[in-house]
Amino acid sequence: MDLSTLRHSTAHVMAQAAKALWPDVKLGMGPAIEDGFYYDFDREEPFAPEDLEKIEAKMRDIIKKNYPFEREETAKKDAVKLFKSMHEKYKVELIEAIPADSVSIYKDGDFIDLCRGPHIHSTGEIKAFKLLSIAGAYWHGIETNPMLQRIYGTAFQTQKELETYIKTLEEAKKRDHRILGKQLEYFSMSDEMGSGLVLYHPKGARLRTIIEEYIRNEHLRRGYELVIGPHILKSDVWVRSGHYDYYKENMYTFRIDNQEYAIKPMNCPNHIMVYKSKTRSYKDLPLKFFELGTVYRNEKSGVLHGLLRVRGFTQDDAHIFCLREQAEDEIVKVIDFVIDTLNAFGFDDFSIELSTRPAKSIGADEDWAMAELALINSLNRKTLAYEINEGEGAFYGPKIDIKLKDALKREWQCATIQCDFALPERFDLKYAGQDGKEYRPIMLHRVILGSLERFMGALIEHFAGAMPLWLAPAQCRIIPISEKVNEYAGNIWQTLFAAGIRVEADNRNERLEKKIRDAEVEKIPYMIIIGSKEESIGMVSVRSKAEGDIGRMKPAEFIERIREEVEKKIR
RNA sequence: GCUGGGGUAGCUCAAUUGGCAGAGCAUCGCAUUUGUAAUGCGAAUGUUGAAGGUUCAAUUCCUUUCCCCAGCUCCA
Repeated sequence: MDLSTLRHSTAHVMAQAAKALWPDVKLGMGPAIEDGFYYDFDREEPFAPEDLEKIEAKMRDIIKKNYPFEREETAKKDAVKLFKSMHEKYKVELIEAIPADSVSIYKDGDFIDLCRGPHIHSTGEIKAFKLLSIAGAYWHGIETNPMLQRIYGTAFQTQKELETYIKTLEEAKKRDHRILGKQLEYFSMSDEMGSGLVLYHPKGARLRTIIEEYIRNEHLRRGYELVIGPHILKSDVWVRSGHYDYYKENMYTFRIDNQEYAIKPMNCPNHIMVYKSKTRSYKDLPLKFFELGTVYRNEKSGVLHGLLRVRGFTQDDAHIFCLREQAEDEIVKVIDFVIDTLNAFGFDDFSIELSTRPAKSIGADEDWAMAELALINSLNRKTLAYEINEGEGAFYGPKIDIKLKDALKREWQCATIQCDFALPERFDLKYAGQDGKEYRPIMLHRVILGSLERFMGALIEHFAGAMPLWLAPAQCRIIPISEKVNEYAGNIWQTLFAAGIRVEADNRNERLEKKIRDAEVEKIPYMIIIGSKEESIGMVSVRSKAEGDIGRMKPAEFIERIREEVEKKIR
C-alpha cells in the first residue's frame, strides 16, 4: 500500500469524523504531505486541542466500521449541484475550476468528498494514525483569502513506524537550537531590543568567530579577495539596483539631512562600487569580492524563528564578476566550494533546487534564459540532480539553492548561487576586452554558509549542541579536585592556552562529581582532572565526552591528541 | 502581516469558584577539600510582559499594546 494513498485516505476519515461531530464545518482541501496529511476546515468556533482527541475517537469508530471507499464518476454540473446541496462552498469552487466535463467523487459510509483518488480499499486498512496539531492556513495559500483551520496528522502502515516517527519529533524538539542556544549560553534575544535581533554570548561569539575564520581562510585559499563596505547607503543606490522597487517592503529606510538612506538588505551594491572604482580589463576577470556582510531585512513579525529567520544577520557573501564564457566554470567552482564546506562541517547529504524567473523581476528575457542555462549546465557537469522551482528566483536573476540535510534528515536552506545579467547593466559595469572595446561582465551572487545565524542554528541541531572538537567554543575544561591543586591546575591552563587550545578552568569549591556533571551538561569535549596524584607526577587525567575516562598522560601528549583530532575533523 | 495558543523569580514550572504569589535548579553565605554525571545547612530573589478598566479585593475578568509559540504567506 502506498503511504501517501494511506495518508490521503486518513485525511478523508478525519474530515468525515469532523463532519460527524460538527455538521456545520465546511471542507477545504485535504492532501497527503511529506510526513503525513492535513485537512482544512471552515468553522466559526476555533478547534481546541481536546477536539483532536474527539476527532481521533470518532475516526477510530469509522475505521472499525470498515467502510469501503467507492469511486464514482459524475458530470460536473451534477457534482456542483450535489456539493451545493451539502453547503460545501469550497468544494463547489474547486469543481468549477476543474476543466474536464466530469469529476470523480469518493464515498465511504455516509461521507462524500470530491477527490481525484486513489484511495485504500476500506477504512479498516488504517492501522496507525495520530492527529498532531491545529493551525491557520489561507484558502489556496493566498494571503488575501479567508483563513481556514488546518488539522495536521500522520499515518503509517504500522503502529511501530508511527511510534518511531513520534520519537523523531521528540528528538527534534530536544535538539531545538533555541533551547540549546540558551542552555549552552550561545545567544539570546531580548524583547527590549527588538525581535529578530541576536545577542551573541561569549560561547556563541566564540563559535561564530571560529566559523568566520574558517570560511574567510577558505575564500582566500580559493582566490577571493576581502572587501568591507558600509552598512547604510543612500536610497539612490537602491533605486538604481532595483531593490527600491522590488524589495522596499523589506528595507529599513531613514533620513540624514535631506537625503534618504537605507540600511543594506544585501551586500551587492558595495561590491559593485568596488568593481566600478577603476577601469577593469578582461585580464582581471574573474574578480571575486568576499565579505562577511551584515544585512538587515524587515521580515514580517510572524516569520521570525530563533536563529533561522532573523532581521539582522551576516552572510558569507561574495560577488564574482566574470566574462560570459567564464560563468559556467565559476558556478561549478562555487558548487564544489559549497559541497567541500558542508562536508567539513559534518553535512554529507543535500538537495538542490533551481529557481526560475519570478513575476516581479528586472532584465531581458534572453539574459534570463542564458543565466538559467549557465546554472543548468553547471549542475549537469557535476551530474547533480535538482528540482525546478518555477518563478522562485531573485528579482535580478535565477538561482541554485543547495539545501543541506541534518542528522535527522531535515532540510536547511543555506547556500545559494545566483546568476545575474541585470545589475551589471543597471550599474553600467564594464571591462576592456582584448580588442580594446568595452564589454559587460556577468555577476554571480553566492553564499556558502548562507547566514552565520542560520548556519549556526543548523549546526546546533545537527550536533544536538555537542560540537566537534574543532568547533567547540570550549574544547577543554580543567577540573581541580580540591583547592590544594589550584596552582598546578593554573600552570596546566597556561600550557594548554599557549598551545592554542580553547581551555577553561572550574575552580569552584564543588565536588568532582558535580564539576564533571556540569561539564557534561555543557557538552565540553574534554575534561582535564587534576588531583594531588597528577601534580606529584606532572601528569593530567583526561576524560573525554565521547569515551569517558581515558587515563593519565603528559600535558604534551594531550596537546598532541587535541591537535590531531582537530586536524582530522577539518579535512 | 494573518489564524489560534501563551507570557508568573536568571531558568523550568505551580497557585481551587477573584481572597496574603510558591517550588526545584541557578545565585549568595557558612560548613566541607572531596577521585570520574548533582555534599549539607542557611539566605536573598517578583511593579505576575506593559498601560488602562471592572471590583472591597485581579496572576485570575474586560480593553489596548508589546513579545513568544504552532502553522499560513514570505525567505539567507
